[in-house]
Amino acid sequence: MNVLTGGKLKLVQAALRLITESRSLTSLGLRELAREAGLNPNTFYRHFKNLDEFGLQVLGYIAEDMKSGVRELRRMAESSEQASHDTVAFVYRYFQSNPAATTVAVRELHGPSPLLRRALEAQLHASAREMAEDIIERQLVSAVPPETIHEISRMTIRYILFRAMDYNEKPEQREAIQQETERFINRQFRGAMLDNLSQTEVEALARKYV
Amino acid sequence: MNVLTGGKLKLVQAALRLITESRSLTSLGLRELAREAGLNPNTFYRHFKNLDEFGLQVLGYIAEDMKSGVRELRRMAESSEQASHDTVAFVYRYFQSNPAATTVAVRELHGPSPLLRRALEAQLHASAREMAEDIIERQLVSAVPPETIHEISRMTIRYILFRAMDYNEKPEQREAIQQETERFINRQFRGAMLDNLSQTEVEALARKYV
DNA sequence: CGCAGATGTAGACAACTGTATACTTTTGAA
DNA sequence: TTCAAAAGTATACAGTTGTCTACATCTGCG
Repeated sequence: MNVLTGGKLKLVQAALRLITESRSLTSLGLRELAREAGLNPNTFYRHFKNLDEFGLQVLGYIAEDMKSGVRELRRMAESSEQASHDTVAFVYRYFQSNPAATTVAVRELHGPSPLLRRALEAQLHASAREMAEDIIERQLVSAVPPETIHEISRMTIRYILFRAMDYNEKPEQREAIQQETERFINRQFRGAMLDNLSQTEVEALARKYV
Repeated sequence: MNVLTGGKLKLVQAALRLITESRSLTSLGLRELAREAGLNPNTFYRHFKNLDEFGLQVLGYIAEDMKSGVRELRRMAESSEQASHDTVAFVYRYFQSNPAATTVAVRELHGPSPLLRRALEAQLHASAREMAEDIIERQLVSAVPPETIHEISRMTIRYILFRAMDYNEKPEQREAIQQETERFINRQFRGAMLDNLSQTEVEALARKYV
């Protein structure tokens, strides 16, 4: 079990608090952390060897409930259209209720620490795989080959993460961002159905539907 | 004219150098900067009021040649397929030859400084608008309404930026990333052609093409 | 030339950082 | 109840940072 307690927990939560107020995980200082946690700076060393190890623990802490969140997705939606609508709504709601996790993910995915980057990337890929397998199992978009579904899932996860910060910080745009993301997903899957068509075939099809 | 000279230029270039070696613009220190530039720390104050103003100047410096780069795109590609292939290749090549600019953009777009965030966002939107207008003018995808083209352009710019860091840092994946991005764009536009179709109509279409 | 404004330098300041050593308190099992 | 391990604290050190004031040099214009 990976459950944190006492000072360890206090430090991790202090980090999440600081990050939410617009800091970056990698830029947090040891003393700053201890101060926010109401602990002596040296207590940090009782729990973590250095700041890198601390960062990983924070990531683990975040990954924990992120996973349980993603799992809930399994119990939703029937048709492909429904699926994209409900899933998008759910994912954004999740990001909204975990602003610190969101900020950490967005900032550190391209941040300066290779260690954290790798960890986050793996995490995102896992989520994408889960999403893809779910779509395949339920046969939500049977006209698209599995490998393509996986690819689109990865793209979608990336895109949503990208938009999640705007979603959190600009409440008046939430509706718009959500709908925009739905269009993104639907276009990807619908477009993928035409992957095998040549440019001229597509143009012919276009003339039929304008 | 916004041309930088002397110490001002030295400091900006020092920043770009430091950023390329995996730092973030917001995290650069005044003394660190001066040291890298081979100048006395206090010289900084001769040119900039504070680090925020400095950040903006760096952004401006970057935006300069980013714009001239985007403008070159106008002189390329004929068909929509060609367009996506050549454009994607060009854009990635640009990011590759400007690693510092890329890193700054990716890191600060969601970074802790609201000022830089806004500036970068405006920059990206301008690029997206230019891309969209280009597509519309050349009638590369006539079957899709202008507003949708604008939206897809914004999404594409975001996505490419997101992938640009991986592209720069993982040479062995460049081919793959480039092709993946092309698929991304083609699917978006092809999918958009079907925006008006209902779910059942799409399913009917799907049965014809599997 | 002379001299003013721009540019760069020197030294000092308090505040902060990560880390080390040594000490105290809390905790939980024997 | 005892006592060792875990958790937390106090103090200190050297190094770094942003900023201030005062002084030096360079540059171009009259």
